[in-house]
Amino acid sequence: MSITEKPIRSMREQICEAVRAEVFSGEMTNDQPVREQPLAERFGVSRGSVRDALLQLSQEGVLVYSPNRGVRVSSPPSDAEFRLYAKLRKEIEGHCLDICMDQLTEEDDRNLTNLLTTLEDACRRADLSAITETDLAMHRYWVSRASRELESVWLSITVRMLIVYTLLEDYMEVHQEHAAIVEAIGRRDLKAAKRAMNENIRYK
Amino acid sequence: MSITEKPIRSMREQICEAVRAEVFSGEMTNDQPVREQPLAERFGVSRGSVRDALLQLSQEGVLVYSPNRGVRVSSPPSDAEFRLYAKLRKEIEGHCLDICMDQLTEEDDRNLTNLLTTLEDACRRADLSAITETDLAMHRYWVSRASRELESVWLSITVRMLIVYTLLEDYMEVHQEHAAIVEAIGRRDLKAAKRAMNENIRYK
DNA sequence: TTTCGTCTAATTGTCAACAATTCGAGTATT
DNA sequence: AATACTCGAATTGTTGACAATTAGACGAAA
Repeated sequence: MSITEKPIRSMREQICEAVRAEVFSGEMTNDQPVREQPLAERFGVSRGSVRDALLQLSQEGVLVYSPNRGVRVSSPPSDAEFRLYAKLRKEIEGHCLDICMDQLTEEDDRNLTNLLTTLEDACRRADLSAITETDLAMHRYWVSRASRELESVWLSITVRMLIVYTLLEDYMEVHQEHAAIVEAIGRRDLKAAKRAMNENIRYK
Repeated sequence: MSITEKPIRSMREQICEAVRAEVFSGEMTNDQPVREQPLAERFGVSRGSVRDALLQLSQEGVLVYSPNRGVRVSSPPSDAEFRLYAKLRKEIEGHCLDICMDQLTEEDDRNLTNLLTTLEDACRRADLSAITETDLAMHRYWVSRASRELESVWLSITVRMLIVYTLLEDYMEVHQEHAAIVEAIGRRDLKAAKRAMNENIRYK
């Protein structure tokens, strides 16, 4: 069921994922403060665990932290920064494909195909939140396969690109682009995979 | 006295900087666990604050976190990852020079010159810990000037390059390279500054 | 000897209470 | 009216205690 091999997720990780998803889906708007107490009540835990999660999300770039003033949702990056992030992502994901292409197993192929199916379904339903989540999970797949160290660097760059609330004109295009990547990976065609990946990570 | 305009630093920030410095100076060795209780006693605070700091350092990449097992010092990156980090740093710092070059004031020039003097002194004393710290502070200067958002991304990449314990053969070379950067910035010569910066961020 | 389970000490995870800080409403002063 | 001040509610920061988990030592059974 889960993509990674972590069967259990810590409380902090669960809160992080929930808040991240809400930021990406636009439920939490820019510069709106994120309070600890309401979140703690929502998840039925104490403020301490929520604090840990909010701190991590701040370090990740999803939230912005001010001492004694709590956290708020980050502002979207400028166009110049967005382009820089895109360039960095291409460098990182390209490197990761270099590293992991040879080590991929048939199980990896199955996992990627499953993710692709989930993505296709989300695109059909035009469910922006699910599309973003699955998109993230797919790219994360080859990054984490290549290097656990790189994963957090990659994540902190990528989430910053996702804060912008993009209205896609053609949802199925998202699926097609990822299908091309997975197909190339299935053939172990490094060059084609990189090309498809570079086309997918594009400026808005 | 302080480089940045933050007069007060939170407890967490202080602990982070202390632990970071110890990792860079080699006092904390690889894969050695970092316990919460001893650190709490050393700083005279409770475990909660230490937890916050260790969590932040984990997200930064200095430490590695395992659920229920605490944190340990990160392992140095592979050569391939090191080269990737160097490339990413060049992209980011180049972008930052683009952005901030026009906005720099005479006070910035003075601050950079002061940092350079500190660096020269550290190189003379062959104080590797101080060299690393000042080196970090200088590069951080133009990054944070350009974008507060980029700063944490840049930091998480840069600290990973500093975990390797490099023995420099010629300390004064470090000073000379930075002097060239500061000199070019003083002339507002973007091209020369970038060239000098690219030469400084090199593979070990 | 090896392997398995059990216990214990050490460590991290969670919690609720309290302290410190921030922010805004209301009030007084010029 | 505009500014400065005071106070209190809301919020974050910190602490110590307790629960849950892990790792290693020890011993019993095959």
